[in-house]
Amino acid sequence: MHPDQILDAAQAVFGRLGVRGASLRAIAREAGCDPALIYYHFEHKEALFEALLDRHFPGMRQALEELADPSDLRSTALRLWEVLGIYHCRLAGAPGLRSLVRGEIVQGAAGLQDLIECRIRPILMAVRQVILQGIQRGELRAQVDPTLATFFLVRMQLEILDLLPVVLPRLQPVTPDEAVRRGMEAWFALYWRGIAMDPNAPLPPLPEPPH
Amino acid sequence: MHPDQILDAAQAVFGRLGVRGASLRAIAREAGCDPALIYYHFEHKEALFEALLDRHFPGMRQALEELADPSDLRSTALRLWEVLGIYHCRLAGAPGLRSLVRGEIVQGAAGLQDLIECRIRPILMAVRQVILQGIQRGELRAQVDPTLATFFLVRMQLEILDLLPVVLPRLQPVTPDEAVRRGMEAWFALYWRGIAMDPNAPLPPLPEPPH
DNA sequence: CGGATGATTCAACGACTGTTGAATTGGAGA
DNA sequence: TCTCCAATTCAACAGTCGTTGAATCATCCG
Repeated sequence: MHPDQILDAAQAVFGRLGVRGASLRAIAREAGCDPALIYYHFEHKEALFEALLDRHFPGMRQALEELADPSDLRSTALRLWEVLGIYHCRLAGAPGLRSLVRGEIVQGAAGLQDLIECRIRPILMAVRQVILQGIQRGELRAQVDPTLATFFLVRMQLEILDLLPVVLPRLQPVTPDEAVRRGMEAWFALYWRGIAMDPNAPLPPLPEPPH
Repeated sequence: MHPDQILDAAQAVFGRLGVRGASLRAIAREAGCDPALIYYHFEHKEALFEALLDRHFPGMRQALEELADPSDLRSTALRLWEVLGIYHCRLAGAPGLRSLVRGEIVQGAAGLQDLIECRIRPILMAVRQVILQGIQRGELRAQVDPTLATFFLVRMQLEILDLLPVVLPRLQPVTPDEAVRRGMEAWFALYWRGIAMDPNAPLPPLPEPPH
């Protein structure tokens, strides 16, 4: 059995139950192997979680750091919309991982928090760079706090991916996928109007985020 | 020992460790009693959580429904700011509660989902009423989707309460309390600009949210 | 003082947890 | 066919969990 198969199982079970709530026996059952085999491929439970992080975050970091290249002269609106698109497609295959990471940040053990921080910080910093460049180019209001604006943009996108497909269909007759699409568009329109130098300038046509 | 003292302890330990991570022995230690005593006052662990829910949600619901009274002619900005204040002070002491509620919504154990939904839906509907009235009074843009706008306002406020005090001090030298205060102000400024009919009209002086 | 009653503790059950050392399998090379 | 080594399983350890029945304590009533 390839370690990746164990990682697949861990991703599924972690996503359902969280790191603390997921037992190695449940992961092994999902993978169809003995719990002890996990210890042959991974040092311990936390290493399993770490390997799971390393499966998704490096690619996302690279995509966002390329986007933050100061020589990219496309409009800030387009680039920030692409931030949402990167979150959307890079994390689409990991339902549960997003909530999982959030949960471990809020109430996880200190070790896990450090594990997560060193992976998330570069990602946040790349988005922050795009916002800083937008301010310097006069496209965004100077009063905007780039750190908080980064937090707002990114956190709400994660809530739209995680929570909205569950919540909105209970309030309106929409499918989960449609909830995400409408949520992203409405959120970006609100956010852009909130930070843009000229809030009434029409948004450029935004490409559909890839799925 | 009064059952409220046990609830206090449960709230504290739930807040530190989450509901799944908090053991009844830890709660008993915090309360200074024997674990078995908890079973004298409460049916089981989940009943502890439910009692905790009923400690916070009814008051919040009432406060928000009063705020949504259509005869309240104060400015929409002021009333929406008060929504944030109500979330802030009513939920200040119950971080574990917020995380658990969100987790149960995302995971979707149907029974608990319904239990939570019947408590949360009236709260969301009250906020939505305020936004609807704002649109009718011409203070908010007609393009604003009131349901999504409610989701955005409330979810971000919860993220500011839960996540920002953990995240921001790792990025900037601020205390957790200061992170919440600055987060709320920056969020409301962005949000208001995003939904207001006239984004450049200065915000009325907003009162300090009570602590 | 005896007794009744509610509050509290004690000790233990069975189930589950992460983890590990020894035993077993399976297949490739000599 | 035998050997060797990696892959995999088995069985068990020590600990924690939620929960419970019996035992103890405190307090009030008669």
